[in-house]
This record gives sequence, structure tokens and C-alpha cells, in this order.
Amino acid sequence: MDKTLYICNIFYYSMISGKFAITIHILTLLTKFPNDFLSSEFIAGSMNLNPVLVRKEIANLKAHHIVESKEGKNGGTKLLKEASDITLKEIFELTFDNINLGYAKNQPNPDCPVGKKVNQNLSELYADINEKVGLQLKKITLEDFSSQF
Amino acid sequence: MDKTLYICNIFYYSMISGKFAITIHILTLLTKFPNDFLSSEFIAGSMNLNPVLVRKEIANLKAHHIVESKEGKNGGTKLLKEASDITLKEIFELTFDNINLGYAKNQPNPDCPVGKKVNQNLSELYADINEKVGLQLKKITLEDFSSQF
DNA sequence: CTAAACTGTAACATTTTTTATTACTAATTA
DNA sequence: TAATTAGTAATAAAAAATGTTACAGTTTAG
Repeated sequence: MDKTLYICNIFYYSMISGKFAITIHILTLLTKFPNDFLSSEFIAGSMNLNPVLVRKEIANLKAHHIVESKEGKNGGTKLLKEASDITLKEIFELTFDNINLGYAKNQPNPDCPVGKKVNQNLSELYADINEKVGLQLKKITLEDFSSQF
Repeated sequence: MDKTLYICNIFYYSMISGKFAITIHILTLLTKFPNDFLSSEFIAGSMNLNPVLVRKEIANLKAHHIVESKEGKNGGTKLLKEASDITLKEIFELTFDNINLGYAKNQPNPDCPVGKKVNQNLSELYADINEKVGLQLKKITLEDFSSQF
């Protein structure tokens, strides 16, 4: 079968809300074994998670050139960069759009002065929060985080 | 019917993930009309939300002595405190346990050194984030937020 | 003193999101 | 060339969030 048929329609992929935690876990394992290609099965075993979900997160990491992976027997995934050159801010950004404290699901009433502006005002508040969190996460490298284990 | 039968078993209530946004919206409206009892119907109209959900959030605000409400005809809800005496930190705390970037759903493998400690290490990271966000939200009062409208 | 307009909240239904599974193609290596 | 591994589609299942209905109890206006 033609490989192009396999091209992923990204919109069919659901988000994974434990994305950040899962991605950190994967990267911590890769940091502990920087010279080995770790299989999704092995990684999934540490997380008690389905290997397919691990591979989805790895696909994301690959798209951001954080890891490389090798198909076939003895294949797996390894870091492309030094753990000391990866910050938690990068990992955060590749697993989250932004930190936010949520929006109401429905479009508020545009005829109400509050309804009309509430989402914009919340966005601005959240942008500030996001910036502060980003500054903090930028100071922590994957190496820092992994060395706690 | 005996009123005690109406006692709410909190565990049967689902969380509302737009809780913070909804609560802020409610409080902003109450701030705009500090002398009136606003009905859940009116508030829900500004949010395009079911009045029952508004009443659920109001129940939470009442439990924290932020608002009072009056049953019966011409009833509704009003602020118990000045908007300048309510910080966004308080609102955050009453709608969120903590800010966090998520945990994987399943218990990780306790036989893996990483699996064994990952949630604890994430918790510590999240606690730091939470503290920073809290400091920021403490500086903003409901009055500050509402005056943007 | 009664009808209307509210809140409170239970119970349940629906929708949306997240997570898990299965299945199969393709690649790699021993 | 068989075994092992990634890639990813498709679908199923589970969990979480949101919405609805219903009705008891409260208050007030008239």
C-alpha cells in the first residue's frame, strides 16, 4: 500500500490531557538512557499506558526535533539534543497551547456589556499568567528535572 | 417533604471545568449591580448558560461567604463583600484546587525508578507554579477586573 | 391568602473529551 | 526471511463536563 495513504489527518487526533506529564515521563526515561533507542513498549511499561499513546506523543516530539526514532527490529526512540539544552518551557509549549484557567463553553451574550468582553479580558489575564509560568519553566532544564530521580 | 432529604451529596456533583470563568462572570455582573439581587435567570442570560449551572456556582460562592442570596419572588444573589476586598486569588482557590499541567491517568509502574517518583516530582513543580500564579492573582481585585468592562 | 417568581438541588440525559484497543503497513536487523 | 519495532488509521470505551427536567420550599406583591 502507498505510504501517502498513511498521512495523518491531525484533526482526527484527540488531545491528550495528560500530555505534559506523559511527555516529561518519556523524556526523563530517554535522558536516563541517552545512548539507547528505547521502545514504545518499554516506555509504556514504565507509565502503565498503551504504547500507541506513547508513540503519539513521540510523534509530537519528533515533529519538534527533540527526539529521533528508528523503525524496525531494535528500533525505538532517543534524544536528539542534550537534556541540558531542553527546558521545561519547550516541553510545556509543545504539549500545551497556553496555560489558562478555562473559558465557559458557550459564546456569551454579545448584547451584554460583560458577556461581550469577558473572554477577551480573561484572555489577557491568562496571557499574563502564561508569561510568568513560562519564565519559571525556562529556568528548569530536562537535565535538572531528570536528576531528581 | 422534609428539607433534610435535600441535603446535597457533594460527590454526586460533577465539576465544572469552566468554573473559574463562570464564577468570574457571575461576580463581575454582581459587581456591576452591587445593590440588586440578580436572578440566576438573568445571569445565565448574559452567559448563555443553563440557570441551574449558575445556581451551582452560586452555591459554591455562598459556601465561601462571598455572596448571599434570597429565595422567593424578587430573590436572587448579591455580593456580601466589597469587590475591592475580593482578590482573583480567592476566586481561583474556590474554583480550582491547584493549577497544574496534568498527570497521566494511570498509576505509573512502581518498579521503575522514574515511574515511582514522577508524580511526586511533578507535584513539586506544579506547587511552585501554583505559588507564582497565586502571587500574581492576589494583586488583582474583583474591582480591578470588573472595571475593565 | 394565594398566585407568581424565585432558589435549591436531585436525578438523569446528552455531549464532548480523553484514553484505550485493534489492526495493519512499512522498516530494520539478526 | 522471521521477528521486532515504529507509524497511524479507525473505532471503541470510559470519563468528564454540561445541560435538562422536575419539583419542593421561600418570599413577596397584590
